[in-house]
Order: sequence, then C-alpha cells, then structure tokens
Amino acid sequence: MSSDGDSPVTLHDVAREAGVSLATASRSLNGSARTVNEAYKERVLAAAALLNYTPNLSAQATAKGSTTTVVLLVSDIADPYFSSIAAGVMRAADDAGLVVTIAATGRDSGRELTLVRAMRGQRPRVMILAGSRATDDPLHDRLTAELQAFEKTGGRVSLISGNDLPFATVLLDNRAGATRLAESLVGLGYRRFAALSGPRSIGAVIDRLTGFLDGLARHGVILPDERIVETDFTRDGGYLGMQSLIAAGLGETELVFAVNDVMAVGAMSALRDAGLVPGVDVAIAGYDDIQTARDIIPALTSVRIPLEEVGRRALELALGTGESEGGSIPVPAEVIVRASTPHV
Amino acid sequence: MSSDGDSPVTLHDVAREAGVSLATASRSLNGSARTVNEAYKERVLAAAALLNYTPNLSAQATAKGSTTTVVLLVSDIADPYFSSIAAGVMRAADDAGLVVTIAATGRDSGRELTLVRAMRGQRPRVMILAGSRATDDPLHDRLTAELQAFEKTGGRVSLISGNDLPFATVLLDNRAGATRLAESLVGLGYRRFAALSGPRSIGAVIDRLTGFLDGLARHGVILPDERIVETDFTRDGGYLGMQSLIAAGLGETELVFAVNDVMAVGAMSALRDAGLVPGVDVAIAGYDDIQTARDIIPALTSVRIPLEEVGRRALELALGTGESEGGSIPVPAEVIVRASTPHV
DNA sequence: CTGTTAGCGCTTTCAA
DNA sequence: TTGAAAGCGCTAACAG
Repeated sequence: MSSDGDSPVTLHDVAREAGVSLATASRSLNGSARTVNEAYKERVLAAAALLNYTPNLSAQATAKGSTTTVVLLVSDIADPYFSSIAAGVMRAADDAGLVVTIAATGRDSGRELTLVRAMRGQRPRVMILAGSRATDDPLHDRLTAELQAFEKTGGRVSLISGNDLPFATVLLDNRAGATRLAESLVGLGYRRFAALSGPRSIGAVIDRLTGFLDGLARHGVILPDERIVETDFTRDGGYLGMQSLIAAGLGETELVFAVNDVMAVGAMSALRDAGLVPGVDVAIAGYDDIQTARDIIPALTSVRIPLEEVGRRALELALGTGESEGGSIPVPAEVIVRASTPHV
Repeated sequence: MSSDGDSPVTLHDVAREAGVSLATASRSLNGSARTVNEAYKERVLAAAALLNYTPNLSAQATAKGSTTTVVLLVSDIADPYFSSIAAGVMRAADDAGLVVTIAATGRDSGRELTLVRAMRGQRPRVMILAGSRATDDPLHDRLTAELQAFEKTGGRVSLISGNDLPFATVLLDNRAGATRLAESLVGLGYRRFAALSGPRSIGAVIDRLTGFLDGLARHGVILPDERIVETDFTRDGGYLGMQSLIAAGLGETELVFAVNDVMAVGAMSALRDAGLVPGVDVAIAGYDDIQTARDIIPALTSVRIPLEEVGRRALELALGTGESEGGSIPVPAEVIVRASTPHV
C-alpha cells in the first residue's frame, strides 16, 4: 500500500515536462481560442501522453464556471421504460461530449426534490426529469421553484412526460394515445373492459386512464369505476391488481387494459397462475411497447413510444440542438395491435 | 432571457448574509473537524436556507482533492442485465452519499478504454466495470495500465464478471453455474444439445460455454462444435442465431442453450416464427434469470444471478464497506428449472 | 504567440 | 472558537 499515495498528474507537471508555461499547456490541450505554436503544442501533447495526463474535470469546471455534466432523474433504472430512455440520453450526451449522472427517485416526490437540490450542486448543464408527477403534489411548487432557480443560474431543464411543470418537455401524448388504443379495441369488437391503473397521483396514469375512457365513450362504451383497480405502477402491481380483479370476479370482462406494459406483463402472469389464458379467456392491452411486449406470448397489444428517441430528444431539447422550437416537442404514440387482443 | 445571467449563490454570499467569515460558513455547513459556536452555526444555516444555497461540488472537489462520484461502465444500459446491476450500484451509492455517473461501452473495448480515460478526469472515488472482456484483447494491457494508474492515485476499481483483470471483483462463477445447469438438464433426460453463443471474445461467454460443455461431458454427453452458433450477445443475436440453427436443420436437437437470457428470449421468438413451440418442439435454457425469464411462456429455465445485489456488492467491495476481504467476492449461481425445459 | 497573474468556489492550515 | 490567507488544478484576461 506504499505506492498508494501518489497524486494525479497535473497540468503543471505536463507544462514542466514540456518546458512551457502553464498557460501554453492549457491552450495546447484544449481547443482554446488562442492558437499555439505547432512545435510547442506537439511537445505539450507528447508530455501529456508520456505522463498519461487527464485533465481534472472538477478543476476545469470551477475555473470555467461550467461543467460538462447532464443529470438524469428516473423513477427506477431497472424499469425497461426508464432504462431505454436513459440509453437515448446517454447516446446523445456522448455525441455532445457530455457525461451523464443518473439518480433514481423511486417515484417519491420528496426524494425527487431532495435529489434535484443535491444534483444542483454538480452545476450540471442540463437536468432531465423523466416520469411524470402529480399536479396536486404538495411539493409541486417547491420542485418548480428549485428547477426555476436552476434555470436562472444558466442551467437547462427538460422533462419527459405530460407538461405538468413549466419547462421544456418532450411531450408524450398519453391521453391521445390511450384514446386511440381504446378506439382500436372497440373496433376489434371489444365492449366489456376493466383496467389496471397505477397510482392516480402519477400524471401519466391519469392521462392514459382518462384517454382510454374517452376513447370508449366515443363509441358509447362505459368502463365503470369499480372495474378499475388502482395498484402499483410495476410488474408486481399488475400481478396483484389482476389477482384482485379475478377474485372480485372477472364476469363478462373481455379485455383488461393495463396502463403500462410491465403491469400488463404481471397481469398476464396472474391470469396464467389462475388457470386462465391471456388473449383467449381475457384479452390484455398495455402501454409503452417495451421490448418484452413483443417477446411474450401472446404478444402484447400496446401503444408505442420511441423511448430511446425520447431520451435523445430530451437532451437535444435542453441543449437547443435539434429542431426544437424551444417549447415542448410532441412525440407521436402509435397503437400496435398484437395477439393479446384478437378480433372478437 | 434577461433573468438568465444570474450566477449561483456561493458560500461567500452565505457568509456575508450571516455576517461571518468564509471559514466559519464552511465549517458550519459541513461536518468539519472544528466545531462552531451554535449561534453562528444557526445563523449560517438560516442564511444558506434563505439563499437556497447548494455547495458547488466541483469546487469542493478541487479544494478537498476528492470527489463523491462513482463511475459505472456498462455495455448497454437498456439491457436488463446491466440496468439491474445499475440499480444496485445506485442504491448503494445513495446510501453512501455518492453520486453515480454511467456510461455505455457498447461492448467495444476501444470505447471502454477511451471511457476509462475520460472518466478518470472526474477523479471518481470508485470506478466499476460491469461486463467481462477478452483476456486476449489487444487493448487488455492498456486497460489494465489505465486502471492501475487510477488506483495508484487513490481511486478504487471493482469489476463485475470473471476475474479477467487484476482488480477486486464480484466474481460471477459463470463456469460452475453453467456446469450445474448442464448437469440438471442431463438429469431431466436431455441428451442432444445445441448452443447459441455470443462472441467468444467475451469472457462470460467462454466461461458459460465451456462450463456447459464440461457439465455435459461429465455425463458422457457431447455437444459438437458445429451445433454451436456464434452470434450477437443480444436479443436479436439470439433470434438470428436460432434462425440459422433452424435453417441448418434442428435434426435431433432436444435443447438449445443460449448463453444469456435475452438471447434465449430472441431464440424463442425465432422458434415461434418458424412454427415451432419452445418447450415442446425444442427446449430452451438461458442464463442470468432476468425478470422476463419468469414472465415469458414457457417460463425460461435459467441460472439465477442476484443482479441488484451484485451491483451493491461491487460498490461495497470498492469502498471497503461490507464484509469484503478486499480481494474478490464470489456470488453464487443458482439453477432454476422452469417450463421451457420439461422432463423428457 | 507566450508567460505572468488573477481569479473560480471551496477547504484548511495558521495565527490571533 | 474565529478569521485571514494560502492553496486545490485549471482558465482567462492581461501584458509583453
């Protein structure tokens, strides 16, 4: 452990090795406005390579007053919805020479607020919040204030969800998507529905649910409130929700709409565990079109959101790259009918 | 945009507001060794709250010479294997008051090396590399050197995979796990196998493959080389690999072992698309036991790795927390037999 | 084009 | 205990 105490190579070391001033070394290694004599520059580069120098990003940040960091807040990175978005953000960040810090809120708005504050300490260039929240959340105003303060000091914020907060957002039109899904299902002949809802405090849940009800209503179909089970917005939530639906008696129910795919997947498992066959005894539809929707049997009818693209756009929107008009950019939702909702 | 130019509140502002010196403000806000008069401390805290102060982490880092950052390198964050590991790392980091920066290598060792270098600039406390690599990779030595240089300057490295590099590692015993899987399958009555392999340059692939062959060999079962298809280590790789297996003629093949679950999932889809029923016409087994393995039909026989725990341990190992002896900690692999490999 | 010299925001000696 | 002052590694005026 005696070799443990070395300190990293500094720019100063490089300058000394190259026999130039600190300033020249700095200018040679970064794309400074000032140009540097080729011979010097090469010597600096050689010295840097020799010493295996890596610029201290923190020091650069304090000196420049700006970082190269993007903060991404997700509910849960293990959820395929968020990990796909994260992949898109990371790819775009990479293209822009930025580095991504990710933290998980666990869908807790208190934690989300805490994280936003903590992450502000990084003075990131951009802060992206994925996952919608409740407009009536008691912390709503404080979160807004925090984010506004961040913007006031030069940071950029972008959201992925409904436009529940006054910031640039990649707008997922959950409501319209769900409406179209409902209409497609009615078109397939379905009339008797039930729904597996997540917590109503989540904006996306409300939008998908009301959108779905709207779509049914347009065709005179009613989904009574007691056929809507509110449960966790997760795979296990879907499983448990379906169990309670089964326990209460599926009755005439022809199709169960789960407000997201992971819930739908859980619901299918619950059906099977109860001896029922999804797509045969009861049809299932979800939302998001995660990869698994295509791989399970029966393949899941869903509404496609181009998740990775959404992530990329969220960063571009914040950066002002891409064709963003500055406000919010809508992302189309596409209904994909698969075997889980056969024609009746 | 005129309100855009404000600069963040600094410690200096807080000190002035509280009417104390910079030093006192600093000491009040952080757990400094020196103690501070209660009255002063309160005034500082109040001022900080009033001004909504957040310490500049970069500045803190340059001053202290150490950060609060953990870097995690994964192949692909959208892959459930890695996103689950990431979830574990993030949780553990949160507990330790650390922040996680994630980057994706895309399984490209050149990119991995570049990223390690770039990330070194952050002077992270810990660098975690998930996903194994080839021992014979031409960049192997340079990666090792880079990582060693990082450790020499006080950073900690931990790996998740086989122990292909001389650093602390959370050791996934892929070989033993695959051997046990093979033996279980032979125990179920299977004799004629084929395999879907990822690129042999990936350590985990080799280990799983050779382990599997070993397990078969112990029972006198041979898996001829021409029944091993090398393809991408992804869902689509599995799909294509299975297609070529089908094209070449499945013949007597009773069971196809895919070296990871996402490949197995792709393989199942390929089977179905070819009019065959997985688990009936051909049995399938995978490795990793991702969530989807439990949700697909037939449920996938696999080898369980406690991914989230693995992520948590990787950080603890690097931090010296937990019961790590310092070297590497083995994580048990558990064979889970499910419907995709019925008794024959 | 180069080097000197102030900073950046924060921590941490060092005297008082 | 407190404050003044000297850094941390780097950048960006500012003279030369």
